[in-house]
Amino acid sequence: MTSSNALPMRADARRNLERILQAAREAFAEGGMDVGVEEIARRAGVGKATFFRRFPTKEALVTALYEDFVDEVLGAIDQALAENADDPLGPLRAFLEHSMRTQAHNKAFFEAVAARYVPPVEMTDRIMDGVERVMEPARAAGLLRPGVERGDVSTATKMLGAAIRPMEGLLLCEAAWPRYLDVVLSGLVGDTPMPGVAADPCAMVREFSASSA
Amino acid sequence: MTSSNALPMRADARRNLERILQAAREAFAEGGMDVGVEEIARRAGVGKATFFRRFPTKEALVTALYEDFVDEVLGAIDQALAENADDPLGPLRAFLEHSMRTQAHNKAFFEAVAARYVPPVEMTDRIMDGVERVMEPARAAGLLRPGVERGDVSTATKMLGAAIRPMEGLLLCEAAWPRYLDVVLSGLVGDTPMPGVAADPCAMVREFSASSA
DNA sequence: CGACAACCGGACCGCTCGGTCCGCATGAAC
DNA sequence: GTTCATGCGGACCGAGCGGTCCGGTTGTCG
Repeated sequence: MTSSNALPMRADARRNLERILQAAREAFAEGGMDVGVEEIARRAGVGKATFFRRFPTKEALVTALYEDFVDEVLGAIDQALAENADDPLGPLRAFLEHSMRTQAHNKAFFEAVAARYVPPVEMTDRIMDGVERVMEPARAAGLLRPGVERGDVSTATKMLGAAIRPMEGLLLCEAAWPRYLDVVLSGLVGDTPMPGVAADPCAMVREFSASSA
Repeated sequence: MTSSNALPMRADARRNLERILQAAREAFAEGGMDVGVEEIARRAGVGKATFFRRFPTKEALVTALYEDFVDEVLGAIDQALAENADDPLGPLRAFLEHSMRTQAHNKAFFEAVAARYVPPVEMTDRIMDGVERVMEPARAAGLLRPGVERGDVSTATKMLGAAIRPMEGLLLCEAAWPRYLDVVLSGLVGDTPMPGVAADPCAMVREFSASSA
């Protein structure tokens, strides 16, 4: 879709687009979603107008980058499944670990998980399908508490994100991470049925998007 | 300190101060920390200048209100202890439930717990002392996993806050709350020693405040 | 090489927010 | 009732944001 028909972009334009994307990734990782467009353009060595020629709005850039995140998460899920074929709980644990690392090293992703940015519906669908896959071995082995659903795992990533960031901009030292991963994972494993009702992020995003439209 | 020596405030001034505080409480509850000063003044039926005559800065108002929060939390802890004298886990559970309710119904408090606002050192100390008290019965009864510390309970409140707010401004229906409370509480209860190291919020706030000064 | 379209970037706009200023109103003391 | 310090609020300021405009530049193609 980026370079389909019509004549291809001029060489400098294409190069600048790449630099903008890279600069945005770095800036968002460090400063979170609300780094200014000007800051991103400056890092890319480009004028603000050049930015807005590529992306009609800042939101459009965020969406473009979010697609990368989705791909990365899905890749991590595949890897977690491949590397833990012997341990039923392994993929889920590896996925949650990956989520903690990502949230720790990418402030914008953290905020996305904390849902300050509501992603397009189909991206949430893709992520949640992956979540379903990563928890399946544990469920099949009967390790998960009866009633644990994909929404619970999604919530677990949010809980872990909140756990490793005690204060604005301050990250818990990595030595503390296993502690909270262990707490959450212990809470999902066992025989006691889950109480209450589960919430499904896909349904929520759909509802939210519908109400916004 | 508010009305010590010097001559007392004029009657209208005192009345307006009270209205500002009340309006701020409501506005912060609904809109979070970043409702504008103008909005607060408008709700109080007062000019913006009147606001800044009472509080040198918006931050000063936040601090003043945060003291109320601390008192309320400590009150809830006392109540949780008093009403659950028979159940060793009861006070801790009641405290976490209270924390969920408070975070759900008060957006500003949520953000405070998420540490977008870093409170003064001594307030954190008072809160954490209360946390220590509320977990003591469970610890004494040997219900808590070896190594669980007050920082873990503090983290638990943050995790639960993240769990009940799936997306910006959207609250999970209350039917889902027990589910996540159960997950977290299950993760803190048992025989397995806690892995990793614990983090202490008091130390962190101290460190943070020192680095900011 | 020449010409043109695509592209560039800095100046600019409109908006919001925290915070200030100043002319006017008013409660309190006599 | 008179006086005046205290308090009042709307107009104002400067900074920073997302987004636009236009005169100059540059890649590309014949």
